[in-house]
Amino acid sequence: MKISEGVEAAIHCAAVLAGIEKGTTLPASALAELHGLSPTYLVKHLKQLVAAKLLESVPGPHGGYRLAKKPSAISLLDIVLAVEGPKPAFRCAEIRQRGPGALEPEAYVKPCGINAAMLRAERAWRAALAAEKLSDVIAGYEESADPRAVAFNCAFLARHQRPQG
Amino acid sequence: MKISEGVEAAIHCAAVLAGIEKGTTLPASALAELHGLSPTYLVKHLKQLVAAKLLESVPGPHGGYRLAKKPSAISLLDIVLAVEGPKPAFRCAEIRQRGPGALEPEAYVKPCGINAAMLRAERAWRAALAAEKLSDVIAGYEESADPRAVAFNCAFLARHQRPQG
DNA sequence: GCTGATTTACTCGGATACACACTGTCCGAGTTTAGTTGG
DNA sequence: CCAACTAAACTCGGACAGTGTGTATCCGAGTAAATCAGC
Repeated sequence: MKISEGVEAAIHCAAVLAGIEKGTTLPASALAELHGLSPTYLVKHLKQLVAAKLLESVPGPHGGYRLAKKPSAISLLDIVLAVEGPKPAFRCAEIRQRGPGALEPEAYVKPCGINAAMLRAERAWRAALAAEKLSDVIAGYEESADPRAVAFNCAFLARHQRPQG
Repeated sequence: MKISEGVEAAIHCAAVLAGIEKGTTLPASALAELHGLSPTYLVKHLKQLVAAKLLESVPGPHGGYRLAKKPSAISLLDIVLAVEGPKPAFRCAEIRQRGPGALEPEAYVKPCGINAAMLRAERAWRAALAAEKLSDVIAGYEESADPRAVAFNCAFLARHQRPQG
């Protein structure tokens, strides 16, 4: 079981986009350069965030990406689900219906207890992720990160953000 | 993100092994047949459970597997970790250290806030899994499963379990 | 100087390799019981 | 009748393909601002 690296990249990008001025956008190339990621691959994840209505994209020159909501209205769960998809990590293969003692499918109306237990645990995970807001992540970053890194990021944003209706 | 099917197989096998009589074992071939799984592949997962000290194996003829602990002392987390490995699902790639604004590695003594948030959520997931005991799963099965399936499983166990010191 | 065509810079969507983990099979080795053989 | 030997059943451990998912790149298409040409 492994969460894809795209999730980490998406969260970082969302946090950065929270820092640009209102009414401006940041092109994907700037996000990729800032994080040292592949520009073409990062775009795939950004598009997933746009499809989930967490980001907005502006096409054309001086276009780019910006947040579609306030950072306090975006949770890490929103980002994880946008990138990983909505399906739960535990997918019951219904092996209880496979052996020589299998009954007709109509006999299995009650959900598999193992599946139910695993999904309960997964709901706890999602609830914890939903409680982690993007605004909290940013607040934690600003108070614990190296001042030089913060200054560099601010200067980088000021250099690359573009005004946009 | 996807949990391997081996986890589901391992939990089913552990639940079945909880049903054999004390002092007996069940060969892997019987477990595979009962669940309609590949015998050779199932052994891989059973060995992982043995390595985690959740099961015990007895070699030789009339050998097989049995639980190493009481069902109430085995949690679903134990089984998941035995099969999937102990590493967390979210593995921080430290992309904060990769861009043009990266500092020397010594500047990143404080953990990445994003990583910390993801690991907090994962701890919630593990805590929920640790609360789900194998004995609870079995109790839920016995009360909600079709009586015909229960009867078949009991007969199957009585037919295949082998006495063993 | 103003309007319209062209260029440019960016997003969008799909097609295409590549790497790695999960799935599944096979073989040889080790261990213990059951059955067989020889005295 | 008893002891040693052989055969059988099972686990153990590693080596080996097949498959699917995540990673990464590239190309063509669409969009809108900026630039340039022509009147």
